Amino acid sequence: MFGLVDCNNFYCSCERVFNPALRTRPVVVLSNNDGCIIARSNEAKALGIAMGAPFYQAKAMLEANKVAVFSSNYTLYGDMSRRVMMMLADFSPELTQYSIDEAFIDLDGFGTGEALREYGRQIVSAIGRGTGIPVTLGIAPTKTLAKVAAHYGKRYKGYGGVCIIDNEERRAKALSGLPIGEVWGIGRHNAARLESQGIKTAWNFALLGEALVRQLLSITGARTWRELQGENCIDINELPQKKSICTSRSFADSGLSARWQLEEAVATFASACSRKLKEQQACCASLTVFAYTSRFCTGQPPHCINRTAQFDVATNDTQELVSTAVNALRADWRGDGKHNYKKAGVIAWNTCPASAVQGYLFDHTDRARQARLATAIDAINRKNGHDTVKVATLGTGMGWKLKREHASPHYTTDIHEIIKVKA
DNA sequence: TCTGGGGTCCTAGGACCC
DNA sequence: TCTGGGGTCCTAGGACCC
Repeated sequence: MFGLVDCNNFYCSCERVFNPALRTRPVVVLSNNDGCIIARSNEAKALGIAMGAPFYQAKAMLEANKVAVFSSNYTLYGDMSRRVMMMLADFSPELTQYSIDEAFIDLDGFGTGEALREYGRQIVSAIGRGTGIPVTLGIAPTKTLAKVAAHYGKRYKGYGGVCIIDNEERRAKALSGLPIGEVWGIGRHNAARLESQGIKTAWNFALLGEALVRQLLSITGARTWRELQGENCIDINELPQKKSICTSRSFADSGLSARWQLEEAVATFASACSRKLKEQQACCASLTVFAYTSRFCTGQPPHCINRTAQFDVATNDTQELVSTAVNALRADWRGDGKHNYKKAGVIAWNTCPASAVQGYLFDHTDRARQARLATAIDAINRKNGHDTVKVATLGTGMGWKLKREHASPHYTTDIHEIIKVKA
């Protein structure tokens, strides 16, 4: 049996842990740049606030309903996630973190029926007490069915945070009440196609023949179908090597138009990619820089920059990535002031383990010297915080800024912002 | 005025091989 | 006039996830 542990309204719950006054108020959390609403407490959902709604459109309504609004605080959420996962690891021999707020656990050997349910309740209650984050546990023979179980666990209080699908009757009942679009792996597009053919619920879908499913949705859809039958087909790898690593941001207001501003931004993104590559001990053989104007109607013709550079020898060296990214941007640059770029980013791809980098016969760079310098800089930054020593092209951060007008403190990661308890 | 960020997998089609 | 058969590899685009 698999368990899916899912933190309820995770980002909102993180804000609530440190501010109990929020527990009785609706809460929303915004995306980077205070752009969209990306997390909502149950009270906010009940007000009809949509996932991904543009903040500026909802602003008046949020104020009218006294909704507490927060800019994303990923430092806080990342740290809270780490705490939840650490606690969870004590309850199962095998834990696979699937996203910042979800993990699958192996529950074989922890009994069946009531005994398993009781064990599940212990998990939910321990994490709630230990971290302040409410979680739901779905238990079933496959990961897709565990997701279904968690779906019900979140919606009905009577489950006490634990919902189990462990026999044919429960499976049929759960799937019959589930709209097809709620199934993990069936997105909006496929849901609409299936619905138009009369397949409205997960149960309708499960009753189709496999050949037809294969024809309608290809091999991935067939896998989902088999999972719903109770056959375990989805394998989620522990800490897989990422095949691409991307750092990108949208810019505030109407965007950036001067080359030096874009250069600072792109250099910063390349530097972040270098850090992420080093974290997973990987190098990349290709790097893409992109920048584009607003995809919404602004009166300006849309424009995009998209340029890829290849490295003779795969690398994760900060200076090499930064200079390559800035040069790629310059190569595609078409004059200052012509376009307002709303979003830009750097993608490192063709990655390989740092221990398996292929050499190059005609390589003239002194890699040993480069590596010594990089090691020294990394050591300084590890000790004193990243970007203590940095490439000058990154600038002083004046060229571009993120909008973060509703930020909460870094309660758990910065001693100056630690929560104060009054005497 | 304002609209997120970071990934993976699959398929179709073209280029290329013998 | 007619113009084979069987592969692989790469890329772009679209779908999905949180």
